Parts: sequence; C-alpha cells; structure tokens
Amino acid sequence: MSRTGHSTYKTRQRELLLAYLSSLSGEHVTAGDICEHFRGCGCAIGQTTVYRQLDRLVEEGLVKKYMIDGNSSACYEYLNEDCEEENCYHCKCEVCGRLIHLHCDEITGLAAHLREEHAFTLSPVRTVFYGVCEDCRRGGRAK
Amino acid sequence: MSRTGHSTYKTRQRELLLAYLSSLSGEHVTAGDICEHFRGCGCAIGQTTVYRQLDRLVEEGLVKKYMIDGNSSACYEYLNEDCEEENCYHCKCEVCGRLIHLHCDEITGLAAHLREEHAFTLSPVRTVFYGVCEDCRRGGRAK
DNA sequence: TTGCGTGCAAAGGTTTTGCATGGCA
DNA sequence: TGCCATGCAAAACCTTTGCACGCAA
Repeated sequence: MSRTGHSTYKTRQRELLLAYLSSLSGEHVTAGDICEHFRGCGCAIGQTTVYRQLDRLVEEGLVKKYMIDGNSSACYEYLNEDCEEENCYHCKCEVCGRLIHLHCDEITGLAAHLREEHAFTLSPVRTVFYGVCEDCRRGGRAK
Repeated sequence: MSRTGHSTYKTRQRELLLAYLSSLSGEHVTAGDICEHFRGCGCAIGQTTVYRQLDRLVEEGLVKKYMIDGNSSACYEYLNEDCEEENCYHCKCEVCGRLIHLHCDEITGLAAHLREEHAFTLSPVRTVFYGVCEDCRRGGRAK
C-alpha cells in the first residue's frame, strides 16, 4: 500500500478520481477541473475530498503535483508505471496560458549538462519553460 | 526602457519599489513582505500598485518571479544589470534559495531546439530553472 | 463497531478588478 | 492636457478547516 503507511479505504470517490486521472494519460488537471468534471458527470465529489485525495495520492507517489507561476492553482498528473519521470517537462505559453507537455531528450541532455558542468541538479517537477507557443506566435488566438 | 515597449512613468512608487528590491541583493521577498515593509516605513504603497509594478518589472526582465513555498505566495528578486544579456539564465536552488546566474550555450541550443522542433519560443527572461545547487546536494549548507 | 472518509459551509490567504482620483511628461 | 499610474474596496480565486454524518473494513 502506501509508502507512508497510511491505511487506505477503497471509497467510491477515490476510485472515481483515480480512474479519471489515469484516463487522462499524460495530461494534467487542476483541482478545479476535477471538481467540474465530476459535477458535469452527475457523480459529484466534494471539493474537500478532491483536495484531500489528491494530497494523499501525491504522498503515495501515484500522482505528481506541479505549481506553475502565474496561475496560482496547482496541476496534478497521474503517473503511469512505465512513464518514468526523467524526461517529462512543461512549457507554459505566456500568451494563451496553455501548459504544454514535452517528452524531450534534449532537455534531459541539458539536465545532464547542468549537473556535470554546472553542478546543478535540475528538478523537472518544478521547472517550467516559459515562452510563446506556435499558435500565439502566429498571431493566432487561443482558448 | 523596457524591451516590451511599455511606456514607463517614473513614479515615486516605482522608484521606491526598485530601490527596495535592489537593496536586498540576492534576497527574495513576497508581495506581502513588500507591502509590509513600506507600511512600516511610513511611505506606504498600495498593494494593487505593488502587484502591478511587480508584474511589469518581471515583464521587463528586471525582476524574477518564483514560486517556492509549494502553494502560498510568489517570491520576487531583483536582477543586476549583467543579466540583460541575451544568454543569461537563472537557476534557483530550492534548498538554500540561492539564485545562480548561468551563461550557457547549451541552454541557448536548447532554446533553438524548442523553437525548431517543438514550435515553442523560449523566454529566457521569464524562465527559471529549479533544482539543487552543488553545496546543498552535498548535504552542505543552506543560507 | 471503529475510526477513517466525506462534504457542506465558512474561513484564510493571495491576487485581481472597477472606478475615481492623482501625477508624470 | 492627455494618459498612465495609483489606491481603496470589493471581488475573484484557490485551498484549508471545523464538524457532523456516512461508510469501509
């Protein structure tokens, strides 16, 4: 069970939440997104429960939590067993606010470079690359 | 003036804020800290103004913005003039809070890669690399 | 039965917005 | 004078807490 030794009940809410998160496969959502999703589904889950279960899932290592500067809400993402975290990074568009998921070996290479040449151990979980996405650079609109 | 083309008035509040931030040399503060400081000083600045000026200073690249406390408030830190260069990047140690300045061609290369392969235009001014510095990784010192 | 899980409502804290006034250029 | 900047108050947000009830084991 959990690394931290919590006893864990198998409640309807927890199962629903886990199912939803794992169905997103690599996408991230905020607590608000989750509440809204289940409200729309008819099978509502209280926001308190959402927050508490998310906290627990993060502690258990099943879910990753991101804080993105700018929007003050946290993002959560389910971790697949196979998809280990080493090369998962995030780019945030400063124009449309979109958060883009990147699996990029070049960044992993940069992380190695930083570690070896600059003695700095990069934290992929915390680091967000800010910039402008393709759509917005073309003067396009978003969202 | 600013790279982003904003016209910028030289107001009392802006000058006070810049003077205060630059006097901290390497320390970071929250918006709340700043408000409190000026309240104590007798030369109060409205919190709205603090937030708006900070936003602008971040956009101009004069100040860096971080999220460090997990989920509470954002931190701000003044950058010295030598950061105006094109390939100046910043790493924030999450343990000791130190801000490390990096002139690194590898990162410039990564920016090119992101642009060409991922259609994402990196903003060095806004991006902060989070991680752990050498001293802290060695179980060394904080602060 | 036991105690954790749930959920409502309300609190707590940070940041943003509306709008009238003030001040730089 | 023309705008931008300021600041108060209030709103908008995200997250946590208190407490009573529900439900898994």
